Amino acid sequence: MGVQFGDLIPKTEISLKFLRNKTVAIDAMNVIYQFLSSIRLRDGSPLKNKNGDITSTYNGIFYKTIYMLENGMTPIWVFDGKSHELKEKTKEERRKSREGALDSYMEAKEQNNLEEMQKYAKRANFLDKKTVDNSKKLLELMGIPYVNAPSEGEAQCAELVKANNAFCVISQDYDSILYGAENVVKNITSSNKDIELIELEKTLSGLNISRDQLIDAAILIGTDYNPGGLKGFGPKKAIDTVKKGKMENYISEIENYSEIRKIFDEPNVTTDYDITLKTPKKDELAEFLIEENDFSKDRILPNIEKISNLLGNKKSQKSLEAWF
DNA sequence: CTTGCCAA
DNA sequence: TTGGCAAGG
Repeated sequence: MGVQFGDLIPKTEISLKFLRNKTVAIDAMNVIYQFLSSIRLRDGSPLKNKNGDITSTYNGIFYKTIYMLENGMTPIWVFDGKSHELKEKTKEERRKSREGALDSYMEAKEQNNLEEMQKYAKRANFLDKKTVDNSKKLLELMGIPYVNAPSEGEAQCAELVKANNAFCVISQDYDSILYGAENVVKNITSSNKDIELIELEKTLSGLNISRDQLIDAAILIGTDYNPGGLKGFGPKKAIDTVKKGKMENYISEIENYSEIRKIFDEPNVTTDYDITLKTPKKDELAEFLIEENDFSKDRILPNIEKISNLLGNKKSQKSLEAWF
């Protein structure tokens, strides 16, 4: 979900070309859930292998990575670790909403209502550990780097940007700017030509507040750690309040305020990661996708060659840069 | 989500 | 070229 800042955050429309030759940190779980909900057959069912395991996730990771490489980007996929205990309420809400969607799906199925089935199937996404582990394995076989965040993926993505190891975070949520990421990019898709760039500096100067105040405003509106925020506060009132220096008046009303602040001020991240591109393991990659997960050989093999060539070029580019 | 195909 | 639609496992 993320903080609901509404239209108050200034956005710049950029083109795909703008991201050429840039490294991007992808909030993996965020994107994987999107794959899970949107990569489906006409009847709303996800892609599956012979064993019945869902493979929409692998399809999305494979083709999206190739798409990004072809457009000159170098992706780093960042996976969530253990979430903070204050996030339990949010996680519970999401679980309930998925279960509700599943019930509605079953009901629609009984009534043979295809439209309703599609609608609710998209919302009933359950991601298991095996799928996440296999997603990492897939990236490894492709030679694409990934990072295991100790806690929040978005915080770890922000760390990569702050450390100049990536230009921006890719996520549907803006929350990474709260963790200090200078740039967040939304909506990289092949159909959507307009991509949104959100810049921390521009956001702060546009609203005329500090990052400190932005975090306070977010807490008033509601974060994953205090869902719903303080009653009566939307983006407008929250920004107004911090701007006028009236945050002090509300701190006592916010449960766990200092603990929540700490999550954003001193995010739990690691600086120990390997983000170098590796040579793809072509045979194992083919084995994983074609043999284990029933992807079509005719589609996969040419794409494996493509990855191999694209990464080969990138690596020689990088070593050339290092030489000079 | 992505690609591929086909029609305007 | 562009846009809409079907298919992918």
